[in-house]
Order: sequence, then structure tokens, then C-alpha cells
Amino acid sequence: MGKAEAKDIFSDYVREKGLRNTRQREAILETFLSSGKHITVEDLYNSLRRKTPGIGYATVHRNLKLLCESGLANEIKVGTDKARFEIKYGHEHHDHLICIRCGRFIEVKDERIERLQDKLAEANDFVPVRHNKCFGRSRKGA
Amino acid sequence: MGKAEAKDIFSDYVREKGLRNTRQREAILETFLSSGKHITVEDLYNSLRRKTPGIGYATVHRNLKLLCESGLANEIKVGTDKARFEIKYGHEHHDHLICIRCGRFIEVKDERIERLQDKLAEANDFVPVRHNKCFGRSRKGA
DNA sequence: ACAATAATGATAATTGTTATCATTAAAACA
DNA sequence: TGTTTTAATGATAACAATTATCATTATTGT
Ligand SMILES: [Mn+2]
Ligand SMILES: [Mn+2]
Ligand SMILES: [Zn+2]
Ligand SMILES: [Zn+2]
Repeated sequence: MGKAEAKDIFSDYVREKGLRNTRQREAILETFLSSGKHITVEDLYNSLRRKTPGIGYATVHRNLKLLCESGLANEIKVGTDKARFEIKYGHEHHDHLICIRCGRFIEVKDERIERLQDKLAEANDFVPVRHNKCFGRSRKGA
Repeated sequence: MGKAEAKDIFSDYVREKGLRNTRQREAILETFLSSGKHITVEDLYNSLRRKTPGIGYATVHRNLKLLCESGLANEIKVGTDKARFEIKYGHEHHDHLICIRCGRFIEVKDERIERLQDKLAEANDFVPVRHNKCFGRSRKGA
């Protein structure tokens, strides 16, 4: 699962930016890597308090942002809801389908859509950076 | 441009919901129809204060939501930024390309992407409702 | 060990949105 | 045309997520 590599990458990234490796940063990455997908700052904060009592919410938030900056994590913003984060390292790009009624949140991918989106962006003088999720009503449970 | 029709539609929608047509609602729709695309609540509020002094921010906000409900308007949420609204009546569906650096905000449409997105949603037991914009870096000015 | 300074954690500030509520005013009705 | 009902309004407070502030702590290079 490459947890060790991820830690090295982050550690290097931090050092190369002139920042410092801290106990908290290590704990945050460790717990983040062990967490499920699409978690919020609060989710991670709550998981961490058990193992790293005293850790601050702002620290978790700041470091999730830093993880995104390093390329290891990915932020998913859904409307006005809390931001969600997922591991990017070792995971392929995918889109998300989100039910506006029950919250069902799944991952999907269509290579043709991806290519067409990139072309459309480029045809309009945009360098594609990211694109957002689709919303719908799930026909499945919940 | 169908301003009169839009007003009738809204007026009817309001009446049929058991709501009331008010001076403010009329002014809000009128000014909204005369405004540019992708405006915020605040934009519209500021435009309105000139012609309808004393109008409240909450009233503008509430009625923009109501306009969306009626199908005349469309809300565009970009990340955590303020919601933007555009006229839907008489306008075709389109996507948006937004520059994360300069804010360039353009409308695009690719029928193939639309169809593939719908299929992908349906294949995953979702009834498509809406989908979000793409972000990139504009190679053009600003 | 020391000095320099980044990181932390508590908390306050900010921002967009939504709720509250006393007052006003549509619109149905007498 | 009054009267009554109740939705709408507008001012303001509440909320929720994010971000900023700042005194204190801790990492890193010397
Ligand atoms: Mn994609
Ligand atoms: Mn579309
Ligand atoms: Zn995902
Ligand atoms: Zn548009």
C-alpha cells in the first residue's frame, strides 16, 4: 500500500520547502493514510484525538491543505458542504457521483469524458486543472 | 427577449404555490432579467437598491432561490465562493470553464460530454440532476 | 546548549448563507 | 370598500466552514 513511500515523499516535500517535520504532521499523515476515502477535516481530527491528544483542529486543517499541496491528497468540495479529502498518491483520477438526497457518494471514470473535457478546455485556451463532480438522485437505497 | 413571458411564468408560479406577488418580487425579477450573467446576490442587491430603496438583502436572496425553484434561474456554485445566478429561461444548458487564477469565466458546451455524463450517471443508478464546472488556468489575459 | 524561526493550539475573525421575528401588506372575503 | 388572514419583508442574529491571529512550544542548524 506504499505507506512508507508516502511518508517519505511528504517528509521530503516539507524539508525542501524549508518547513519542519513535526510529531503532528507525522500523526496526521499516518492517520489520514489509514482512513477511508472522502473524509472531512473533522473526521480526521476526531480520529487523531485518540492517538494524539491535544492536537488542534487548525493543525489538522492546515496539514490537510499541505498534503494537497504536496500532491499526496486531493480536496473535494461539494457545494457549500465541508471539504472532503482523499488520498491521491497511488490512486487514479476519478470523478464522483453524489446523490443530492441521500448522500450516496461513488467514484466513476469514463476515459472518453476525460479526453473530451481536456480538449474542450484547451480549445478555449484553458489549461485543465480540475473538474467537479456530478449530482443526481440515486435510485439505490438510503 | 421574452421578458414579459418570464414575468408571467414567475407570477403564475408564485400564485400556484399559494404565495403572493409583491412589489419586491417584480423588481427583483425585472432587474435580474436586465443583468449580466453569473451575478451574485450582492450584485443584484446593489443594482436593486437604486430603483427599489429599502429592499433587503435577505429578500433578494430568498427570491433568487425562488426563481431557481421556478426554473427561471440557475444557481452556479464555484467552490466556496458566493453563489452565482444566471437566467435559465430561454437559454440552453451549458457548462462553465473558470480560471482559478484570473477568474475568466466562460460558457462551453459539448453534446458528446453531456450524453456520456448522463449515461455514466444512469449506469450507476443515478438520475442526473446537475453537474459542475471545470477549472483550469486560462492562457488568455486578465 | 543556543539561537532562529516554523508549528502548534486556543481562540477570534471572517464570510456566505440561513433563521428569527416584529411589522407590513397582499389578496380573499364579508 | 372594509376586514381578516397570513405570506413577505427587512433588520438583525445565528450558523457553519474556513482562515487569521498570536502567545507559546519545539524543531533544526550552528
Ligand atoms: Mn475526471
Ligand atoms: Mn453540461
Ligand atoms: Zn474519490
Ligand atoms: Zn452560464
